[in-house]
Amino acid sequence: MAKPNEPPGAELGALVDDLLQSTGMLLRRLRSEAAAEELSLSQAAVLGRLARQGDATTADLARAEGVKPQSMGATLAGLEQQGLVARRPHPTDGRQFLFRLTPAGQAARDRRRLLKHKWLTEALGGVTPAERAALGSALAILRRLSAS
Amino acid sequence: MAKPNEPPGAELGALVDDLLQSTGMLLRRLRSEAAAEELSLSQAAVLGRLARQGDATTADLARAEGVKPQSMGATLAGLEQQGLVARRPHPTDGRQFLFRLTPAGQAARDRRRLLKHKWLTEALGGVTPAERAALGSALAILRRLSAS
DNA sequence: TATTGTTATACTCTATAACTATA
DNA sequence: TATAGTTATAGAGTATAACAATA
Repeated sequence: MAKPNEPPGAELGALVDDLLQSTGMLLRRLRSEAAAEELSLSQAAVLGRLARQGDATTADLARAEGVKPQSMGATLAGLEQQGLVARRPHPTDGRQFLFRLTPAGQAARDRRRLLKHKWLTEALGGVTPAERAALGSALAILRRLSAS
Repeated sequence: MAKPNEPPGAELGALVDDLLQSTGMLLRRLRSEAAAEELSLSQAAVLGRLARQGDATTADLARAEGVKPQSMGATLAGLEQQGLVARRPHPTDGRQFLFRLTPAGQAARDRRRLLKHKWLTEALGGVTPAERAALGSALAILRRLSAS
């Protein structure tokens, strides 16, 4: 199947390319939808993480999202200015802050989740269990790639 | 399995979230590697497309990559300035230009492909046929999502 | 009128580097 | 010294809007 002049694994490389290109398009689409809403994509990700995993510091959130602490600091500053998260001093370490969802932040997240659910069920209503399992496997492979 | 207060499909939503987050990390990783190279990520994508599909106009490439013609124009301007692509007037439509890979562009793409292959085989050397199929299924689902 | 492409401008997201405060 | 966080700056990538040239 592989052509003589192509390196081996070219087929897999093309698949990864396509995967990245599709995800890029999806991210842009979600971003432009987010622009019409009250939350940016990175803000929504942070709200979701705080909701699922509880209070956290800047460094915690940066690690979890795979960005630099300075980048997470900028995202958190935006959320804080909108009143969607609030900080309190860390009980034992004076350098750190613990961020939590405010009621307004929880409400914003709920609204966002409702929209997302509507969109997901429209687009992925017919996802079979086999396809769902495939998504899980693909996720594992992508994690291997981004960790390598 | 679904908690009472969660909308149905929340599990699938979380999976898609994770997939986007992992791919986002992978894209950032590739971007920072690209920063050390001669090509940006969007430039590499365009070179690859020209190599695989032959000469194309700005509008063609914008459609194929899922971006606005103005954005593709910016990417092409960068490639042209580096001498990696060249334009010629469209034979019948005076408004359009056809872009093609220059020898330097082809060489840059070849170098990039070699690096990518090395990385892919290191990271994905042990990908099984089943995992490869899973990636294909995930791609199909992502395409459904970004087209919806 | 519609389409191709360009220019000007702005936004999101992230990065690097230099700094302050605390451990 | 090392770590948490902030500030300043820059870069990639894309978007919208207004425009010129051509169809």
